[in-house]
Amino acid sequence: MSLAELESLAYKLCNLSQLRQLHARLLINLSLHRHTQCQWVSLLISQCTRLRAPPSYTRIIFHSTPRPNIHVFTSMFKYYSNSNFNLGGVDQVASLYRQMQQRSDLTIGTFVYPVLIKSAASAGIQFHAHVLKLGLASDHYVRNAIMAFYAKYGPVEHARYLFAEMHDSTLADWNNMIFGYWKWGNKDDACKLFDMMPERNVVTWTSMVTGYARTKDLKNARRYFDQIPQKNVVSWNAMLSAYAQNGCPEDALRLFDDMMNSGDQPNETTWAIVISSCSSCGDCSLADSLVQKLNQKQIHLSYFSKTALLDMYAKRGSLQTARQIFDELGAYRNTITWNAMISAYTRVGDLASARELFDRMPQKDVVSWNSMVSGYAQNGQSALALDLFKDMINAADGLKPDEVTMVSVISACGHLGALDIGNWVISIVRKHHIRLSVSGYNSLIFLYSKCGSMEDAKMTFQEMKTRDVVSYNTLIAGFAAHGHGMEAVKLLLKMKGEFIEPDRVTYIGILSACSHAGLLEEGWKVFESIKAPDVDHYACVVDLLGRAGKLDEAKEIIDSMLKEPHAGVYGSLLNASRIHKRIDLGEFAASKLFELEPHNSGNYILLSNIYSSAGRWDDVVRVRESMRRIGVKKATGWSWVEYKGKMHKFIVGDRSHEQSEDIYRLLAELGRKMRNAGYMADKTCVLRDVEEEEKEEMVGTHSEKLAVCFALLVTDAEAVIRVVKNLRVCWDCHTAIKMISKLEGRKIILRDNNRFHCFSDGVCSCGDYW
DNA sequence: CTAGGGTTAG
Repeated sequence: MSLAELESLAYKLCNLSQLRQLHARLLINLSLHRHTQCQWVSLLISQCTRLRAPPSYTRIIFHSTPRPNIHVFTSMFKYYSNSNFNLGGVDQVASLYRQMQQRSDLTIGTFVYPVLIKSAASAGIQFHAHVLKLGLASDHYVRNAIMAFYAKYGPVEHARYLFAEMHDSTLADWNNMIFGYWKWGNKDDACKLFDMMPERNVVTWTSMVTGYARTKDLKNARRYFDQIPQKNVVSWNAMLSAYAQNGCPEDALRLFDDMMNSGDQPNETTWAIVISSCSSCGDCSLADSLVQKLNQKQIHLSYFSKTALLDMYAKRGSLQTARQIFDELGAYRNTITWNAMISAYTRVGDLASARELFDRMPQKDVVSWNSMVSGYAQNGQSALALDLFKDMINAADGLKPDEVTMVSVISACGHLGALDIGNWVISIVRKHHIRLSVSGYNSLIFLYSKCGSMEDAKMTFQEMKTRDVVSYNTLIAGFAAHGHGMEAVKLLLKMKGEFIEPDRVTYIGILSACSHAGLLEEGWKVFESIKAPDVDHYACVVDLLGRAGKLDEAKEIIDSMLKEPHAGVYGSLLNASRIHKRIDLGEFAASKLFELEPHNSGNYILLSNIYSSAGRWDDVVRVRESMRRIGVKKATGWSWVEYKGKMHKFIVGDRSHEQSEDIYRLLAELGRKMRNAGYMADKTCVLRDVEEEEKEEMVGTHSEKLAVCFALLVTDAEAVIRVVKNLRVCWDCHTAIKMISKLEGRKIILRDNNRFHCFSDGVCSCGDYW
């Protein structure tokens, strides 16, 4: 076979296995002259670039010639500079470059340098200096490549100098500069250059479209797009992705229809954008019709768009189909494919499958780690998220966490109430100079609010230059948990002043802030101002009225609801009935709740507490028996205290903590003191015929007491301790801790799921609704 | 040997 024959054959290849067959034929031909062999190999490598073969396979081809010549090296550099295999690319290009330098028999002609410079971006090799030293900078192509390099990878100022020195700048150079200015956020210079240009082509216009899309200015992006005289696939794709990446997938799909009518044929890139737009629309029928269209047209998607397809199926919950695509991709899988599959699993909460893939994947990038860390964080596994984060920064591959990592980790700390660990995480943010965006700041507000540092939360909020509705909602929820009702209401006014539209979450925050702070009037006014209140808002307003003692009004609200009330609504009524000892309404709410969620132990406990506070012990026993009959188990409660960066966990009856002996001694001593002070420890003692463990089940576990005792032991220098719990603070513990605060003269801050209880001198100052 | 568009994570 001649080179010409091979060439025509190579360009007809359309997938990897055909390439493989061709390569096999080449390998059989051992009698080839080295020069010819190199020609063949470099041809195959350029086909790898075209077909986007995985790096592992391309390297096999590269190594199949014992002494590659300069053309083989050049095609290899081109492969790296055109591929998206960023991972490992840095080292690969650098080692390829070193290999090439060590070969004294190679003459590196100037034609190699533009390619080298392009691929050097990821390798971080200082080519400019090198090229100057070699005296190659006067070469037209070399100089232009360097300029394009600086435009693309910065500093863009260097590109500007080179551009200014040029006397023979071509349209391509102008386009490179425009691209560079946009890329580095220099909108004004980009526009100035655009207006000054002697001539423009479709590339120039397309750069303007993507430039405006980067600044989220879709209006101008579209304005320039509409002015493009002769659109091509790339310009359509640019506008499509402008819509897709700025949260307007519907517009992208509309534009795609226009494109189909225009006669321009979509390509791989188009399919990738369109498929991902379909998946972010969440419109299954749309996705189905797209798949149908692809099948009709007999379009064979590349691995690149198949990843988008995989993600589309995953997002609509068809995990099996997604996995099938993943399995079929086989050798074509890259890091992004793995990442997409991992997040498909974490999205449905299948952390085990996600972790299995994560451990198995050949190469991880920062997105892989982020997917797994956030997977744990979003499925309530904050501690595991933190552990994995520690693995990440200790890992040998030297991956730096980025803002996405930090958002997940900071909010995991928030969920744990772990301020010490949170501060350590913040120190890592500073160490790596990670710039925080709005969501980064939002996670900080969340962390501080959850840990009771409202001053820091407020300060973080004030530091922000731009805030979104989540920033407000997070801070409002923080104030709500602390019983700072007025501050929350003030924030509602402030956000309206900043033209940020409150959403349903905002109103939930405001209403619960009002009810925790007893701001009946303000809360009611807010409720009436909600245009379309949903069931959650009703639950809040029932809570608001209920806590204020207006139970009959609360019941009327429930009766007037257009939609069917959910458990939260009746839960609020039940809780209010317990506070105000309204057995009739409590029984009513409980009966509804037993229908809606028969296995939620909390409802039984609340009802039995209502009976016990009225001394109706027969009814307490009756509720307990019905619990046993239905098989409802009270969830094992645990409390934890963060101390010196470590979480100390306590469960009733579990003495595995190393300071258990001291803790139980202190507990006994406090019990004695409390009895001497005339406080009847707890009412479970009335249930004489009940086993100890069952008493715990009935009235709530007392792990908080253990946690508080531990905290009292270790934090003697501090006035404030934090106890975090994943269950509601029960009445008994609340009373006990009030006593502790008085007897010990300590201020104690106790946090349960969503609010803070601040105890000092025998009273609970915020949210004291017991 | 020239420039513009793409899939995954919060």
